[in-house]
Amino acid sequence: MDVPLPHLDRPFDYLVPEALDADARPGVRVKVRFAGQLVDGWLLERAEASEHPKLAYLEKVVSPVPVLSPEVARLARAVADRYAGSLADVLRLAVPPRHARAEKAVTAADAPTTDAPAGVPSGTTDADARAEVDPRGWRDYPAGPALLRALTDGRSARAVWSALPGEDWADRYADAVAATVAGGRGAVVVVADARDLDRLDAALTAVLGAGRHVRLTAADGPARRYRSFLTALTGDAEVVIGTRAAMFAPVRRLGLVAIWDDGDDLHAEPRAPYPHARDVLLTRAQLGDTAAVVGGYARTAEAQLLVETGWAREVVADRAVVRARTPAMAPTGDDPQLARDPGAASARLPSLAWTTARDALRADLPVLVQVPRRGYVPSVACADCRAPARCPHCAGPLALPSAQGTPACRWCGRVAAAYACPECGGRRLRASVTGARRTAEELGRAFPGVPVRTSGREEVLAAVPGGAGLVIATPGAEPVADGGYGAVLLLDSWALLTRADLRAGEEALRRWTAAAALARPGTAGGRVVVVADGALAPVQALLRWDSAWFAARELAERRELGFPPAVRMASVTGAAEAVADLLAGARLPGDAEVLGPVPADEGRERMLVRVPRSRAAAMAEALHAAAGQRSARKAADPVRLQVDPLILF
DNA sequence: ATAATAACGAGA
DNA sequence: CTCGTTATTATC
Repeated sequence: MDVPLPHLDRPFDYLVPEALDADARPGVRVKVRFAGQLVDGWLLERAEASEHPKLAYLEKVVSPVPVLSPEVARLARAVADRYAGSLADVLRLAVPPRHARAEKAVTAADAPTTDAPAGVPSGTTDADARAEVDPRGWRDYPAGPALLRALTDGRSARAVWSALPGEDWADRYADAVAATVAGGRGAVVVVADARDLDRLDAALTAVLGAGRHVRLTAADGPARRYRSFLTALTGDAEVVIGTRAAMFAPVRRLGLVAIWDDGDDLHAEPRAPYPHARDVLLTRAQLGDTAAVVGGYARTAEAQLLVETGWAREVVADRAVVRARTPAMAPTGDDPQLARDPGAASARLPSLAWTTARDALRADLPVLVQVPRRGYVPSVACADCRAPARCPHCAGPLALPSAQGTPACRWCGRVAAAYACPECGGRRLRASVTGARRTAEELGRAFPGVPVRTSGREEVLAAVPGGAGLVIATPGAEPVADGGYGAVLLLDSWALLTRADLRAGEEALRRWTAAAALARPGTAGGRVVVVADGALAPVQALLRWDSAWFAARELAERRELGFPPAVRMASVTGAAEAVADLLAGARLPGDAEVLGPVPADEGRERMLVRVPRSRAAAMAEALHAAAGQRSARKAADPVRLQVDPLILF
């Protein structure tokens, strides 16, 4: 039933009239009379009999195309359960809206769909006949060639891949997909944005040729999107690549799911029930005996958990190879107080950064300068040692409600009047600062005669030429330079590291590695300067190119503090009474902790529920059921349920 | 939304 | 005890 009300989140039985018998196959969209009105629905299965005494007839089959495959139906149910959401909500994300004209075009070209795998050359099911794919760059990783062989052999290998600096990740993913396809199976690859998608698309076309893969992204219009969806559904394309809109793509004989840069927050779906592409793909791998690759230059705590629980194996290069590929990296001190001084033009550029840039430009090499975006939530840190200030009670982040106010926890709301820094004992606090964007002009003035390009929100450059030039980019918008950058400067790291975010360190490292990966190796003159204290863990991880170490450290810390992914959390947001009402009605597991409330935007408030991972399913079920009780008695004010919310405070 | 069903209270 | 009205709840 295509209604999002949680108390109606279950199948309903209908009689199938004679006239609709042929079309009424599992997976088709239908219209039924429900509570007196016509509503959309999904035909999940046909049955001989029903428990229900008085059945109504199916009103209409909207289209005879079974757009909901059994695999996706099962996946959607699992995702709904994990995220305390309704099947209907997940199906809205999984199956794009029907576009009649696109459907006509595709089904006319294609014979009526059969269940036989299409496009698989005969003989490929014979193990001996499977052509081995050249592992190419995967040879740089000891476990790489074995991974590709496993993909070709149809074994459900699971890998957490830490890409080397300078790695062409798109080529590696194209190889992995080619290996899967060589074994007669299909693949789904999800990337964060359109630029990454273009890159993957090109790499895949080079390896597989055109026509075997299809792009699926919400940026395409409805017609194009539905058309791509049908192309995958009918098996005309064995591989689907795309942004998170592709995570539910129906692929025949799915052999591989892969995600690149799983730490990018674009992978989190902003519509209910807010599933994360990484988790959807991993659920898919789990349900379908499918291989999975979670890759990035940096490693998330979630990926680390996969490694530590033994669910996935890590695919990393030997230290010697890492050293040979890594650009020469150096931290440099920078007093943030000084940096904010609107004095000299070069005040924002510490001398090491300046000389490094100058040397690269003299060698006729491009220079990348990474500056953070505006708009970070100001948080509070120790004025002496700069350690982020955390609540002594629940370890949530402290914030200053006003310039002179006392700091309060953003999680549990407690006021930390007598705060003392656990690191250095300091009692003074300061609000951290956001980065500015005058950098481009200032640098242009600092290096007269050098072309300056900017890549950011308004205009994102995909690539720049190899000669001397300055590129100012915000994180995620760094263009690839022909031959690699001679120097990469990472500025304003202070703003990144003191963000009021659980993932601040991880996110800083992710952004730095993404930029540093574009530099030439140190042996070819590539240098990276990060304006940050070299003693900080994320900086250490960057200098050593060891995000596995950092992720392990991060995960251990989150275990200690009781943060995700070591525990499962859910947030309940809404009007104060509504939130209290829902939680009062929720039969939460006994060991669940309820934290809060803390004020959220527009006068609403937010509570957090925390349980051990082993209780995650029980918590989700309890919250979903409680939401069901509320919707059943038509409680007016809405409550937003979010499992694993990306932003915890 | 709306129909069925349960609950309730007034008047016979 | 019955009827009419109103809250409650399920909706094939």
